[in-house]
Amino acid sequence: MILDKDFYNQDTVTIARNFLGCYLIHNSPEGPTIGKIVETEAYLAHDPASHAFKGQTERTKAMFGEPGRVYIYFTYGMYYCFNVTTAPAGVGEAVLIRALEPLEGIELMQKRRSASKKTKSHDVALKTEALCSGPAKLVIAMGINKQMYGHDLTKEPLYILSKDDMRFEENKPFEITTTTRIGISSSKDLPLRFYITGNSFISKR
DNA sequence: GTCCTGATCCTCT
DNA sequence: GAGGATCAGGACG
Repeated sequence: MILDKDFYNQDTVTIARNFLGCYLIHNSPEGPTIGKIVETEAYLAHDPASHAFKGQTERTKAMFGEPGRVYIYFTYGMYYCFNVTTAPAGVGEAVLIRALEPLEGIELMQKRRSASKKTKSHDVALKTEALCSGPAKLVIAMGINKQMYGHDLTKEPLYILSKDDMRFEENKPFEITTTTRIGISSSKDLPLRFYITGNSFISKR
């Protein structure tokens, strides 16, 4: 069952929490990759840490558009981060997907991640835990790129499946841990990061 | 294990 | 012209 409009019409923090345990699917030309969402962060209106805080710009216009769309941005000179827009049109909010547990297409993820990093040991396979354990890593592993900016996440080739989806039976009940967000300097004390308690695929403890 | 740094460039002031 | 919602490798203990 694909997450639909009703899901994305919830408030941003609720969506960030309810994303946990859901399945991000990308059917790319190279093949499918699927990861379970295990870590998210919420970015709210009137939140100085949010890109939308200073108003709408060319970069952030997706955040101010319809909910349930892709907001992807370039950072630190070399990386992209993947967000899902939330809140009604006109309100700039989003949920950052910070980590996934790889489920399908793991070899393809390995290939993409190894190809992108400039290391001498590119012949050494990355551990599954390291493939998607960070916002920039999962963008590479899933084959997401800036052409996806604004993509409607209720449609192919990139969409999110409910945690109750029958094709994955392994999803057991879990607790949610709430902490402060990673890597920001303003409003760093807000409890807006969420992850599946005890999961070993998150970016940081 | 922890801490530090270089890579690298788009976006906004 | 500055700074950034990051990552990986190396130094050190």
